Amino acid sequence: MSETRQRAATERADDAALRAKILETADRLYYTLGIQAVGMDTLRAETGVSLKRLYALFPSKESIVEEVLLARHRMWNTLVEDAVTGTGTREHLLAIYDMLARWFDQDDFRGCMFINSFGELGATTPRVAEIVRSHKGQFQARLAELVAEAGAPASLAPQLAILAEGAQTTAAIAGTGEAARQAREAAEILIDAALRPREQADGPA
Amino acid sequence: MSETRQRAATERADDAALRAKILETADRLYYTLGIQAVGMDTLRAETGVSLKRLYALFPSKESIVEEVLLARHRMWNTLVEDAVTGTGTREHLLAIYDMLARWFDQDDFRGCMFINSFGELGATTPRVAEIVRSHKGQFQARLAELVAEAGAPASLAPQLAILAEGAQTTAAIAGTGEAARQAREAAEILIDAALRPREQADGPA
DNA sequence: GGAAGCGGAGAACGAACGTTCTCACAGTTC
DNA sequence: GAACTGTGAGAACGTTCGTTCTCCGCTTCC
Repeated sequence: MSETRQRAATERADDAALRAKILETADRLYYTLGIQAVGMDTLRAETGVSLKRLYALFPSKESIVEEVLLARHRMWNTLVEDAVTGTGTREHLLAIYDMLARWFDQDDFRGCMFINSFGELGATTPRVAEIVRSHKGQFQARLAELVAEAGAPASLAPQLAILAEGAQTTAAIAGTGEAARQAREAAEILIDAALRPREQADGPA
Repeated sequence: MSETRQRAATERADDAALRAKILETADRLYYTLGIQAVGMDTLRAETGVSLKRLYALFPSKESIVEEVLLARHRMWNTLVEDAVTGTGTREHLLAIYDMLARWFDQDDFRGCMFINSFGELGATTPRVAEIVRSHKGQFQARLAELVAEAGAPASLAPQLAILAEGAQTTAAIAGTGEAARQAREAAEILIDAALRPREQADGPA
């Protein structure tokens, strides 16, 4: 009984490790080649995990896709929080574009997986569309918090979000990380304009 | 002989009309559902053109995809030129974002087809990647011309391009046209900042 | 009037997909 | 040692894809 409990525990731990390995591999393949271009048999070949075991760990390909996107979402949040280190200031807002620059310069960069997945499956797979919308919505909401903390008017937040989105697609298609630096320069101007007190703004004259 | 030449001419005209109809239908379906989600048989059913005739007019599905993208490229250029009416001024640059707003508010808006196609096929179909890159490159080059005509420094052009790209993906995912107006506001600030003479800029102090 | 060639409908092909099943074999339990 | 359980490799299933082929009715020309 003690041994069986022990065995069950290690099996569960093995399952978790296997699931993680599968999700990492799936993330890499889906991101690099596109979701529809990677079949379950390719995933089996790359992970060395048999189809039977794959389907014991995940009920369907779509569930793998969803978990990959959710893991990316958590990774993105970590990167953003590392960049802004908790609170919103002018420099922390700009640090987001430095984070983007580092990402774009990686040689396996192929754009934002959420944007790519939305273009590929957004119209046919409602769950994917929902995850993408939620991801982008949460980023915009976090930006709004940071902008408020920095003392800038709320209208700045969507502007910064649009710059980040545009930088991601531009860098992906152009194949260079230049767009991150251009977006950063634009963000600097927008932030400074938003922080500069205006006649009709809520700041002091 | 005269009749045969006549017949050949009408046949050629019919072929051209049929090709146009097929390309319009393919554009609508690919744009709405994604390219990989629309098979040749769906295209046959929607156009009423038999598979045999489809393959007589186009050598392959990929060639249809390419022609659809090239037609979209020409349509985009027309929309841009209508908005800027030839020359670049502050107002003409902003008119691009008004054009985007009108586009986003159409109920069949589903983002930029070039971005969507790139996410879906960019990694597996080199010709598609090439067309998308060329399309975005030409838009950036045209923006650079307009910015120069408006008397603003060259660094403004990629910033405006990034705003336009970001607005397209943001609007597509959010499902609202709001991003166009937000991008327009940001563009206004960036253009004014670029046109305002600075100490180290090339304008007068 | 009959032969010849066309174009349309849709079957057929080979490949790939997501998913399930078979089968042989290992380890565990009485 | 025999029955049971779970696993891996991979065949198999049903569907869908892009593309080609077959058949058949219609027109056209001698």
